[in-house]
Amino acid sequence: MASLPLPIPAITSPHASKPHDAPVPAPRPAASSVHAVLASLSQHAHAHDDALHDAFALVARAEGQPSPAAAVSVGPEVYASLLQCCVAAGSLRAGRQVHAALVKRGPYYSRNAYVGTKLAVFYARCGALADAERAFEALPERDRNAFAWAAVIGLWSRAGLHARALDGFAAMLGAGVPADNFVVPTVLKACAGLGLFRAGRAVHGYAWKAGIAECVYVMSSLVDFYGKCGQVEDARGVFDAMPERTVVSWNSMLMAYIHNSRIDEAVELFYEMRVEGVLPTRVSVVSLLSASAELEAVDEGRQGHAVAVSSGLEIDVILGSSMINFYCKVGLVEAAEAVFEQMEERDIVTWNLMIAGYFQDGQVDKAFDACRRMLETNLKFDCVTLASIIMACVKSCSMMVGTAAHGYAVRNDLDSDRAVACGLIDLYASTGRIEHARRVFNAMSQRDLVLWKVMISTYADRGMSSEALKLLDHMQLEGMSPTAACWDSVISAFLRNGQFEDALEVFKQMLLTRTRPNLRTWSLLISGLSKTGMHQEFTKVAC
DNA sequence: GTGCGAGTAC
Repeated sequence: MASLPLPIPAITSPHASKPHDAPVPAPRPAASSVHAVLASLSQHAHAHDDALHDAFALVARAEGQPSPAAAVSVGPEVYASLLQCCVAAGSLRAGRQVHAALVKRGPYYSRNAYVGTKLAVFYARCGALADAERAFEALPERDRNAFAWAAVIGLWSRAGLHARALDGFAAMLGAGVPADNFVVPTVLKACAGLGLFRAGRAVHGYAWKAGIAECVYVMSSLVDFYGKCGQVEDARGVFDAMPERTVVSWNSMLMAYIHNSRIDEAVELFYEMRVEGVLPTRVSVVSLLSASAELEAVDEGRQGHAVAVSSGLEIDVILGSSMINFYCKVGLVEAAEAVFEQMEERDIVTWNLMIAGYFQDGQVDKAFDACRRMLETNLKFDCVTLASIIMACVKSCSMMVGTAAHGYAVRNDLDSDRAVACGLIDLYASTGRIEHARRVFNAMSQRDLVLWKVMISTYADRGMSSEALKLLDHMQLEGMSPTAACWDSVISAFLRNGQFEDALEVFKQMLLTRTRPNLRTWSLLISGLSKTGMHQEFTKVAC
């Protein structure tokens, strides 16, 4: 934003400081009209610097009067309106200056409840977490209304601080402030983020009792919440019951289907939406593209692209990336490339998608060329880039590049990422350097089930059955419960080595840990033991 | 005030 000639907290206006520039001084606005004009400006200020500029000038002129009466007439509510203008224009810098002016004017201004609320909301909307918290905490408890609570809880939930958002919600209710339709959507977002289905359902019940369950914002959030919790039918139930729908309601339902792998229904809903005359937004198209990518539905995805173009949607970094993802998934790498080259802005995700697309298509040179171009734009590789480079090295057995990637990972603290570590384990194991692979595994401070499984099957796949078993025991000593897939790996290693009794012994242990054998386990054992004359033992164990 | 894109394995 261009530098604003902000006169606040100065008492003089820019005109007053250079009187020769303003031969005809602007008349002082009638005190009563300042507030009304600001309110109207804030409505139209949407990111228009001009409106913000006018608002500041107006206050400056009103403030610039030497008479005490004029100063009093510029009351706290004027500053609140000014903050509203800053919110509308999205200017953190301008709002900070208003804050400074308030402090300078004294406690009558800075401790005003209305202004304090606006200040907290202003900082929250600008995403200034610490400032918003401070402004909120500065409000006396009795002045914290639903509006202020909603602003700060929403800020936490948007920042991904879900637990904090829920604590805030509990505190809000504890303080006797009833929840309204503004705070409920952000609380539902926090519940979905934490996977707290029961809590979210309780919020739904609360919304009913509070009479806000029919609000379109609340209902759209409920659709989203139920979808994220895997309750597609509940999501659809809310969606069908909506007295009115916005495009966000449709998009939430679309995503509910997609997140739950009900892609056909998502595609159908997209068409239904068009039939209803609802104009798709970027989010709708992104959803359709994501469904098409997963389904490898070439026609639908292409249509998504066409809809985006015909609707005049700006192909921003997210929409463009979704297109690249779709085209790469269906093997139309050239189409992905065309989108990629046309994009004005690309971020790390865009680059990673294009790089992975080239690698998967076997266009290794282009992939590395894209890596180089990416570094030239001052972006660094992240764990996704590296995982995809390492994967390509495993495929092509390029130990040299793989080792370089390992070095890059270590230097940039990316070697603790699971996908990178799994890739490296594979890389070293594929060239027989099992001890290198083990070193990568040992260096991981956080080992999840997948990592254990990878290391165990690395041993198992190479017939190192006792090493695999040792690791399986080790895993349990560390308090992890091996999945059926881990047990399968070890059992199959013993079977392949002809160590049938050991295989059966491992199977016994598996049953003791109450891990349910899956189809693979059974077929492994049945075909492995069928020729050994060990049916009886097997039957005894199995039954 | 509600909705969005990436990794072989979860």
